[in-house]
Amino acid sequence: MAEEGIAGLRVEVLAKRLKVTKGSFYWHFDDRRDLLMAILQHWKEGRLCDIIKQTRAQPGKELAQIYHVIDVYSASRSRRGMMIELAVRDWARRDAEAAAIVAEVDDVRLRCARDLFLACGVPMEEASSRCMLLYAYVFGVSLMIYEKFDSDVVRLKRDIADLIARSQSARPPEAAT
Amino acid sequence: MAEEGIAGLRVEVLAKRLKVTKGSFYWHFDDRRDLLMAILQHWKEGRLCDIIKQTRAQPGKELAQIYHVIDVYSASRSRRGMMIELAVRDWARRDAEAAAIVAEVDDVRLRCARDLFLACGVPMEEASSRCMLLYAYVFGVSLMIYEKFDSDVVRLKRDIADLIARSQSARPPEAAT
DNA sequence: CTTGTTCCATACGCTACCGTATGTCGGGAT
DNA sequence: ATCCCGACATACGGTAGCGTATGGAACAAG
Repeated sequence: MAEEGIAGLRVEVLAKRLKVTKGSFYWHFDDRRDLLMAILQHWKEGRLCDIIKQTRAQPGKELAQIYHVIDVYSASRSRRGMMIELAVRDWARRDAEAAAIVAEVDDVRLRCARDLFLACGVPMEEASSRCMLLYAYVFGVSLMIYEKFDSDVVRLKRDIADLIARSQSARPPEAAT
Repeated sequence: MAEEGIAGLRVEVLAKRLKVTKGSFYWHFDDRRDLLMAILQHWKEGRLCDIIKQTRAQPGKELAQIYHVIDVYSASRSRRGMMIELAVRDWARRDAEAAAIVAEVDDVRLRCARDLFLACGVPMEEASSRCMLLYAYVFGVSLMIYEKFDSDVVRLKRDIADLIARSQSARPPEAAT
């Protein structure tokens, strides 16, 4: 899944790797799609669990928790998890059922992250904007290849986290033309 | 490409759709990979062209141009282009040559966008952070499914554009714990 | 009129899959 | 001892796709 995406989940390949046979596979699953749906459901549950864990903050430490969320997702250490995340989202672009699951997960994620901003005293609409920016950023950055661009990636990521979490929003002075 | 990603580019299917035969295909291309590489090259050239077009601003109008870039990418009107972009990036996750092309395109894009920020008087490092945030955001948001989350998507996107382009960065008051 | 080149069509072999049909084997229930 | 059923394994048919081999029409050169 992480390495080849959903396309790499072949019945016969999986069976061979797991030292069972196709007969056994088709005993446990109706067909390939049945397996994929089970994986999807399992992924969803894992994500929902993770979300509440990552966004639960001690009162007063909500801002730190926001930084933690940004860090966890953009960290190279959870690369495998992000690969799976991207594989699922790629799948969701073409499959309605996968899209529905991703929509659910996104919704919960955004609400939980928004609650963190709200707890920091950020107004509702700004909290919505910031948490959307947060997740779009973490997913988007994992799609980019930017080694050549900036030598000090640590500073870059820290500054971006600041922009997402703490920059002073500026709207009053009228929009761009 | 847009609909099924690189996996949808099958030799026989393409030949049929284009009213030619496999024989003709293999006359013009060595093999399937040769076609894919040609597509990749073509994509790269198209992107590089587009980048300089989108980031060329009249002096004094750089900020407006930044908003324009954000708008162009996150607009639903260029959905097809974004689908292709995502397909290429998905490909790049598994293929070194595709990754190299994406790296080139990313590098040019980031530098061009950074120049816009620099022209607005933003300091170098902050400009780097903001343009990286910009592109990560536009790619990331196209992966998300957020209909249920916020009713006023127009305001949401406008506010996010403001955060990326004009928010006052805040670092002095010490980082989060 | 032959010969060669370009450009394309047809036909083939091969592999990787999917899903199904059928065989088999161990352990309760009777 | 027999029967049945759960939990596999094996074998098969069928499709989609890649790449190759070969055939052939059009056209130009000599």
